[in-house]
Amino acid sequence: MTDIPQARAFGFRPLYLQVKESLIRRLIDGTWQPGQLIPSEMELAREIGVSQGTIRKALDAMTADNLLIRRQGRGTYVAEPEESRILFQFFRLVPDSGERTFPDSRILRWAGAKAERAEAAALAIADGADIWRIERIRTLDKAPIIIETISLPAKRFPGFEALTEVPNNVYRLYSQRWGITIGSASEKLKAVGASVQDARALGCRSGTPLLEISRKAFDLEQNVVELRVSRCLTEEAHYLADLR
Amino acid sequence: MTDIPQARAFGFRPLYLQVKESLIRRLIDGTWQPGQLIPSEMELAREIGVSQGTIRKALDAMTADNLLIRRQGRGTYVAEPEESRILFQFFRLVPDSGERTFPDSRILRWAGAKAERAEAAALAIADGADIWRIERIRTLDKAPIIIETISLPAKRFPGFEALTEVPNNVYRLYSQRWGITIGSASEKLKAVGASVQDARALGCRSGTPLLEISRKAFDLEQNVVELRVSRCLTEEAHYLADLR
DNA sequence: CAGTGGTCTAGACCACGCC
DNA sequence: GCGTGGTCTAGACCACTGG
Repeated sequence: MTDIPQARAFGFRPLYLQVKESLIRRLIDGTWQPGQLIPSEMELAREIGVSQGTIRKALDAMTADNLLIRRQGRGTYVAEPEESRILFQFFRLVPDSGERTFPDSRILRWAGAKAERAEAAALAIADGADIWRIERIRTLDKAPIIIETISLPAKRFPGFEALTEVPNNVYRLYSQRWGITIGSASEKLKAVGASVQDARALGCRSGTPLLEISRKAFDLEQNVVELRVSRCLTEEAHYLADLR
Repeated sequence: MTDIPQARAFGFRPLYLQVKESLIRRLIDGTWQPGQLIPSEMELAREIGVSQGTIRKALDAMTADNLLIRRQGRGTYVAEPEESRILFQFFRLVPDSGERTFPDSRILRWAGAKAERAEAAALAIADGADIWRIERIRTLDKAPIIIETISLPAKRFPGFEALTEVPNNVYRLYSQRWGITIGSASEKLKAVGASVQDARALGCRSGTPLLEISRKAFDLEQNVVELRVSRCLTEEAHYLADLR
């Protein structure tokens, strides 16, 4: 038994939402690790003291949030930040013709810095707080297509300076090295002209229209964990959005 | 009773999905009109011959698709293409500071035409087939911000020529005049330079970076019903995308 | 074959909206 | 007070996976 009150005892929130939150806490505190098989519905129902149907509703909601993966006949697994899922969930830039692929990365710069006004506001930290800043070029089919700057609050990423390299899939790095799971993100898109530096990095002329994507990425507790500004050439690719 | 086979009788699809499809058919054929109160779960369960729980799963799925609106204590209603919902679901351009609002429109041109190659491909009609083309300027707080061209297959919109005006909210027009419900859409975004015509219409300089949104809009049967290309000034607004 | 999640059912009670 | 959708429960059977 755990400490979840019965649904009507306090009249707060539906029982299945309370269950969901308590299970998310297990993801946050690392009780359940990415890739791990979690207990079956029946076991959880017994342990928590609610019916299997209520457990199911909580697990289904978490699956809809991409936190779990359910496989009939096998069990329920904690979702992992592997390439194909990240590609589908967080990377919306698609070649005009051809298959979606994960872009390669080449690091340009990578250093500690003090948060500028805009960064600090977006990351919800103090002006001038310590951050890590990563600048890289991403290529699709060898052609440079994105120049992006990633800003991370140093507090959430202790020991970052000890890294010998920054991998292509940084969300897997956040997960494995700091136990930080990126659960959602919001992106603001604008059209801007390429700066001289943009142009040099991307091999285009300065002033070329670029798609600027400003992403805030959130952890499981809805804290902003990463700020990322990507400037993209969209002559042979586009950003895909589905409205449902 | 209707003609839905029991779940295992033919072993095709889950019962609740068959129920969902049969209920969507009632939306397509107009048995249930936008805004209408549909029968209660209990009545539908009796009529169709399945349990209330199965009806509920079908209705919940349709609600998730924005086809229905459920209100505790009142009943379940067919969703209407009213401004606030359309604004939230299909209009993703937001002022950098301030509230989301529905943009005003001013029609520039509006005439029949023959589909060009790209239009025909996107609309899945023959090259040179008859279409209607609407060109308009949209303003946010009086300032021109979008120039857009809407292309409609003439076959799906008989009597279009009899219209005396094209309203701001065209999705409500499609629904009321032709019974066409827009259920989903997909958008491709690129950064482009403003043409001379764009610049004149938007009051910017030619070459100014614009966000170009190419939307395909689908009816309830997943047919492409509308093609829309919007070129947007993003100096004081941005396109908002949520990744979950 | 046993165990898992997926579906379907039936019935209870709660929260809300309206009369 | 009545009818609605929302939640919770309990139990049955099915479909898939793995040993």
